[in-house]
Amino acid sequence: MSSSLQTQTKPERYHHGDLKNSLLEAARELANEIGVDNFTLREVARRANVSPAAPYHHFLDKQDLIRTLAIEAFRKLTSALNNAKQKKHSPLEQLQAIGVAYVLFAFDHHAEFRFMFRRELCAPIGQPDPLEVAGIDAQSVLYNTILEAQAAKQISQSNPQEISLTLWSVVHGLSTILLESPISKTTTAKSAKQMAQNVVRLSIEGILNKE
Amino acid sequence: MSSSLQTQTKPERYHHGDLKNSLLEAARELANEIGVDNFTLREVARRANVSPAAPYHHFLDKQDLIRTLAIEAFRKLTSALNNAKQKKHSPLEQLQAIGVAYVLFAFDHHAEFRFMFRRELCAPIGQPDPLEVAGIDAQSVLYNTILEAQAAKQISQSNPQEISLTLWSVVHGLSTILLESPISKTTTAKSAKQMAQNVVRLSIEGILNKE
DNA sequence: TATATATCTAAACAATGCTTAGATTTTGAA
DNA sequence: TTCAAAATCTAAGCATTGTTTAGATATATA
Repeated sequence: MSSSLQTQTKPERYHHGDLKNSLLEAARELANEIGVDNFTLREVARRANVSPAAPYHHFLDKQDLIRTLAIEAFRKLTSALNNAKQKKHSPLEQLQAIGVAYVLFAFDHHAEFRFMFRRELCAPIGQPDPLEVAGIDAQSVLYNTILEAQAAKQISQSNPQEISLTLWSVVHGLSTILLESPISKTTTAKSAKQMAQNVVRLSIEGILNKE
Repeated sequence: MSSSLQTQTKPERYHHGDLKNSLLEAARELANEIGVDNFTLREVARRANVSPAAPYHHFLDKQDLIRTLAIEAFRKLTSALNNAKQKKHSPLEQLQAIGVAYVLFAFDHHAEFRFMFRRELCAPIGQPDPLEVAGIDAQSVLYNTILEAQAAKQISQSNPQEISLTLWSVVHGLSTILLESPISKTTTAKSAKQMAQNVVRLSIEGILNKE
């Protein structure tokens, strides 16, 4: 009788079945609710209806769970950027779209975004770093589009790495400002998009006087 | 005799004398050593040779101490930007210098910089927020220089707030990338300056093909 | 079926943020 | 000067956290 009262998603078994993903899901929810600072592994376990020690069978430690979350988020970001890119044809329009998509991703996934850039998550020098790989994959969407825009003679032939770093800095900077500065208190998705469009356009066009 | 063995900076008194500043100083050191994540108030107290409860007579809580640190850091940033500005004469050169100075400040004060942009530190909507004021003061250095550059017809007459947000985004984005991404592992002060100069120059000039 | 492996819990540890009660020092008004 | 009030500190304790260990239960494999 007691088992018939259980929901179908949480059968009363000793073994959970898919605890690893349930923990990640609970972690995303918790991060979205209470932010990054008060994020506790015990609360994640609580929400997954397991003991505080259970997560240690699926993750090395708290940081390892966060790292996993960050890697997944980078892959989602890469998808979002590719998705924005393929909606446009001209490389220059694609650049603009990728930039805006970056900022909107940060705004829509603010909790995960804050986990994606943390020095503490990086692997030591020399060691393989899947987080770094996932990050480079996301940057590659931007970098390749820059190469295409250069091939199409739409943008300057300057060092493409410098151009890429510049555009990445712009959208990443706006993203963190929108999430971390007091502006965040009054920013809506609509105004975020507006700002992203303006900022990306200005950084592509430059601000020099053209008279 | 025991008092004669004490150092002159730490007399054995029940009342410390200037504990508030000593705590802030110890906090800066600790943040620089172990980063933001494992920053503990008890260790700060330990380094100031006081009990774990002592800081609560000078700060509301741990966050309040960090907030104080962040506000001071914003004031130092404002000084650094003003200092960089007054070394140049042309507003356009000043813009470039301010941008580079921003990135170098982040690099040189990485621990404090990471405390400066945290949504958790912001005051609730409607309440006075000294951290916000300190941040706006820093931005004003950039904003005023943009107005001056526009008056001198050196840059476009577009909305100066949009221009300011763009340049701020660029230098803030590069700063956080240099501090938080895996790039941070191999970045030196020299390469940081080089990147800052390139990125600021590119975002001012734009990347459009000018043929 | 039996045994190894994977997955979980219970209990415990040291450490943390913070509160309370009380001790010590300084301040300031009579 | 005196002496009560205020400021500044400590000691002790509480709830919570991350993590480890030992042991229980389930699954997989031979």
